[in-house]
This record gives sequence, structure tokens and C-alpha cells, in this order.
Amino acid sequence: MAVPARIPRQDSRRHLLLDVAAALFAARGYAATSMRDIAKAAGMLPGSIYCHFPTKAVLLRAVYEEGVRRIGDGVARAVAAEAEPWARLRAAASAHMAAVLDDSSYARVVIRVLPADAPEVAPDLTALRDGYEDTFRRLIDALALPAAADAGAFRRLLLGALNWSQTWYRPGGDAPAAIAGRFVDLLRADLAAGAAP
Amino acid sequence: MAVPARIPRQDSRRHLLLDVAAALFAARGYAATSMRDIAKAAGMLPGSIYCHFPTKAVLLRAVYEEGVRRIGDGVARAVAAEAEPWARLRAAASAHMAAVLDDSSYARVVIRVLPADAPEVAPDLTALRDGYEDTFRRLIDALALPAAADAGAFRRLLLGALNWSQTWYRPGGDAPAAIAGRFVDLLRADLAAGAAP
DNA sequence: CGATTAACCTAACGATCGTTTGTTTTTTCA
DNA sequence: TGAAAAAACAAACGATCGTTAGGTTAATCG
Repeated sequence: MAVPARIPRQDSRRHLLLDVAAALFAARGYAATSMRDIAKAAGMLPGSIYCHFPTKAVLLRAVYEEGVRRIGDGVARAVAAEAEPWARLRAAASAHMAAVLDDSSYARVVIRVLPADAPEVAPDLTALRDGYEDTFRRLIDALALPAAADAGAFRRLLLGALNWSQTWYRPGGDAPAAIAGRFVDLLRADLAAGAAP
Repeated sequence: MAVPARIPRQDSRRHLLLDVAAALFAARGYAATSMRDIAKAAGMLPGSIYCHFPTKAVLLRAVYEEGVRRIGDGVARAVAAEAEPWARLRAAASAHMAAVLDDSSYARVVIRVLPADAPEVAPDLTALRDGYEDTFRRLIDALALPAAADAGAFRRLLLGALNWSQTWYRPGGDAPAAIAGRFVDLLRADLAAGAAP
């Protein structure tokens, strides 16, 4: 390969922009956050954002990518510490919930902002989400569920409950990781006992 | 009481406004739907909406009220046809999911639009949601779950999974009611077998 | 039928939106 | 150090936002 082309001189402001955009998108939603809000929170003028991102939708996509990466990293780290399939799923669910409720605004944006909110990048956002969900698909396949159980329904049940927590969760009660663990436990004894009528 | 005060002469347009607002809020979200969009879809001019609703937020609240009412009615009707507690919960989950995915835009708005999206009426929207969730609280209390099971976690697990379905569901696959029934079944055998380690 | 009033239209207010253009400042690198 | 380029500022573009004021139409009721 030729020369590394070009290294950005200093991307601290770009990182700052991503941080404040993530915080605002997570708190107010995509449409309700203006470029001026983001600029003000970053201590720059609205037009300056366009030195780093060509459009608001592309900025959202960058936040989304970072959010999916952070959730995925947290889950991968938690899963690596466990060997037994149910323990791995439990660890993954706890890490997912901690990421979405505790860790960073980036992760919250992935849950709060729907792909349809930014039509220009909707396919990108959907692909990012789907790619991450494959992690859970593999974890659930490893459980060797009874044949009567629908692995797809199981995955959507668990992930839906985890993601929806953003709607009702308020800090101060049980820790997110504990709530997620309880969710997995509620699903666990169940399947060992055989399918429904 | 005195005279019935005043009866609106003809509320067909008001109903029409609610219908198109529900459809647009459900499809694009609250912030991304403008009063001009709603007016155009209803065949009137933007200013005319204010003959029926003083602000956009109050219009959203009216849609929300109707949405909660519709979901609640569907669930109540489904529950009344069953006697056994698990069958009643299953019927309720199926009716909830059908309302949210099939029946009307009103129900979809209740799931899609967060109270925080309209700060002026956020407490009202939250109260409407919470009031409806009491229905599920009672249904789950009637199950007589094992002491080790957390009824609150159970409710949030199930309702979260049902509501999040709006994110991934696409028409053409299994019917919403069937998906919801499968969710309840996944939770059912479980609890009969006792709690997790 | 005539008076009342809600429903709707017409037209626009001021604010804010995402974005652009042109210039100036700051950083990088030879 | 001096040239090149990225980053940020300054100022505004046209479009759209929620909402309002005032006039017109149409339905209601004594």
C-alpha cells in the first residue's frame, strides 16, 4: 500500500461532537434535537459541525455505529467469562442491559432512535442492529432448547424485554444487570420443564 | 344538573383529524409530523386544526387517550372469554399484540411515541400508560406464581417483549396474536418447574 | 326567519430548521 | 519558517415550524 493517505490532525473535537450528539439524541430523540443544540453543547457554531459530518443523518449513523460497538464489546467481554450456555446468555443479557441503561448515551441511542427516524440512513441503522442481534442468536442456539421451543421467539422475547426497559427504568431501584438476570431466570426453568399445552 | 351545556354540531371533522393524526404519529413519530402534514391529510388548512385542539401536544394526548382505550377494550373483551388464569393472560397478550400491530394507528402511537416526546403533556401520557398496565398486573397476580418468581419482573418482561414487537414485526409472517401466545407459553412451563439456581 | 356561534379559510407572524458560502484561524509538515 | 490544508467562525440562505388574527361560511336554535 502507499502512504497512509491522511491522518486527521486532531479529532478531539470530532469525538466531542459525537459525545454531545449521543447525549442529546438519547435524551430528546433524533428529530427533536437540532444541529444548533448539538453545536451549542459542543461549544462551536452550527456550521462548524459540517467540517466533520456532511449531514445530520450521517452524524446519527456515526453515533449508532459507536453505540452498537459499545454494546457488542460489553456483551462479548461478559460472555467470554462464562462457559455454560445458560450462564453465557445470562451474562450477555446483563451486559446488554447495563450498556443500554448505565454505560453510555451511545448505547441508549441505538435503542431509542428508530431507523425510520432517519430515512436517509435507515438501511445502515437496520443492518447495524441486525448484525448485533446475531450474537444473541448464537448464544440461544447453544442452549439446545427443546424442539418445541421456538428459538426465534425466545430471542425476540428476551431482547424485546431488555430493550423496552429503557421506557420504564429509573435509577435507584435494582441494578440493570440484576434485572436482566432475573429475566433470563424467568425463561430458564420454564424450558427445562417442556413445552406448553 | 342543568342543561347539557353544549353539544358540538358535527364532530366528523374532529374524528377525521384524530384519525389522520394517529396515522401520521404512528408512521413518522411525533416530532417528525407537522401540523401541516396533518392538515393536508385531513383536507383542511393548518390553522383550522386549532378549532378543535389548542396545541399539537393536546392533539397527541387525545390520540393517546383513544389508543389506550382501544387497547384496553380489546384486552378486556379477550380476557372475559376465558376463565383459567393462564388462559386469561394468554388472551390478554394476544389481544394487546393484535391491537398494537394490526388494529389501529391509535394503539401504535401509544407504543411508538414516548411521553418525553411532548413535555407539555408527558405526565398525562405516563398516567394513561400506567393505568392500562394495571390490567396486566391483576392478571399476573391471579396466576399464583411461585414465591421465588418476581411478579413485577414477569410483567415487565412480557409487556416489554410485546411492545418492542413494533420494532421488528413485518406483516406476512405469523399473526401477532400467535406470536404473543408463543411468548406466554415460553414463560409458562418455566414457572411451574420452580425458580432458577 | 333571524341571531348566534362554531367551523373553516386566508394570510401571515416570528422562530427555528438543516445547510451553504466565504473568510479567518489553527495546525501540520516539508 | 513558510506553504498547504484542515478546522472553525461569521453570516446568512430558503424552507418549514407551531401558532395566531381576522374575515367568511354554514349549521344550529329560539
